[in-house]
Amino acid sequence: MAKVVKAEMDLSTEEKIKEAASKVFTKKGYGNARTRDIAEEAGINLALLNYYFRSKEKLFEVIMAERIQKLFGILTPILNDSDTTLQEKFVKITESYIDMLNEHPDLPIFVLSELRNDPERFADRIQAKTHLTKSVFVKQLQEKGTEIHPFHFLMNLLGMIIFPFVGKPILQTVTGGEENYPALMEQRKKLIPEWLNMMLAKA
Amino acid sequence: MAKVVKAEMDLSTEEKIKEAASKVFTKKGYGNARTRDIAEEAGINLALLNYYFRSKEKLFEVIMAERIQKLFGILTPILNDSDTTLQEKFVKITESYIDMLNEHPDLPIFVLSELRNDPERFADRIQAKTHLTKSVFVKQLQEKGTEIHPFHFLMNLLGMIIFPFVGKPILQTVTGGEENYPALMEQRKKLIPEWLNMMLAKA
DNA sequence: GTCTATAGCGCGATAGAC
DNA sequence: GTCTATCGCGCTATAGAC
Repeated sequence: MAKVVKAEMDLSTEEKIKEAASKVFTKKGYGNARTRDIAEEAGINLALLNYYFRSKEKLFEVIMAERIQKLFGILTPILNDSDTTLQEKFVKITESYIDMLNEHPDLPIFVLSELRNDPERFADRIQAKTHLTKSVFVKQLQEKGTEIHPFHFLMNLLGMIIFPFVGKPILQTVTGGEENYPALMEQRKKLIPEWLNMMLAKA
Repeated sequence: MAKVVKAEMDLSTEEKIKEAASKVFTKKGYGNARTRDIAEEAGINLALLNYYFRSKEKLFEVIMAERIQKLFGILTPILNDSDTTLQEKFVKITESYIDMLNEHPDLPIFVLSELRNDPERFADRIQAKTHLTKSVFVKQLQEKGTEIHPFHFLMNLLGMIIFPFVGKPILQTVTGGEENYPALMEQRKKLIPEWLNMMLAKA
């Protein structure tokens, strides 16, 4: 059996609080979340929350840093990998993101919404060490001789991957929720890289 | 001169409150917004807010309904227009959305984030009278004989249009904000319909 | 480390004068 | 209709016993 189990019962108290906080913050956002909700979710007393983390604010910063890392940690290593082609990068990014987002569908809307509330605060958490401009990804794009700005490709890639999760509530009401969402996402794993290759070929 | 001026000074008090509430809610979200902020922004007293609208909650519902209409009102009339081709629909939707989002960049993240907090509550506000399945848009797609589910096209369209606005804080930190964002969006008005036509041709 | 009890205060809402 | 003043709740945070 694996050492790390999902619904582990004997986590340290600190870990239990972080798990609970992550869940409650991600679902409700900072402003709507109550420390009492988090304490109850963690199965501990409210006072303990302030014992381990100094305040709701501090706890939030810890969680937020983790969530940002979860959302963007995927991207930069792949973009800067010299051993893969552009096409392989498209596939890797698409598959990694869709798998991750299937498990954490509320993650993007949470992070993006909280970032908007205070854009300066977490800016340094996102910045890759190397700017995108100097990435292997951009170099490879330029070798293709495309006139289209590399940014468009990144926007299209992330937009086509992430938007279906962010826009799920709307898209579902428009169709009456009669869609098989997981199956559609599985299809997109193959389709998105194909579409990006087409954009690349044409450009 | 136009009768309706942007920074009109002599709006009715009710309108001033709605303007202010729209601004504050959209910027901060429901949970982080304070009724005192809204009153100050409107240049009126806090008590008046409860005089015109019964509560923060009620005021929010009014604003939310308007914002949802703003975000999705564009879509369905175009999708159900029998007088335009698919290609023309791509162009119309792209241009209308980018123009609107340039003026209201915080709109999508606000609506999507609040919808996630309470998906049931505003579901009826979004539902088009006719389901997407029965729309002219889907009929036209089916006539093309594509095997790809119509939903993918809608996701790609909305994703490529809306994501750059939603993800602006991230995308900017990745590049160091050295991009000319408005110019990129202007380019996308032409590029997105082209990309969608390619997807259509290949499918 | 973990609990109970409570301090302290910001918030939404209202009473009541004008 | 619009204001000032204030209520009272619910929240975060802390004191203090165990």
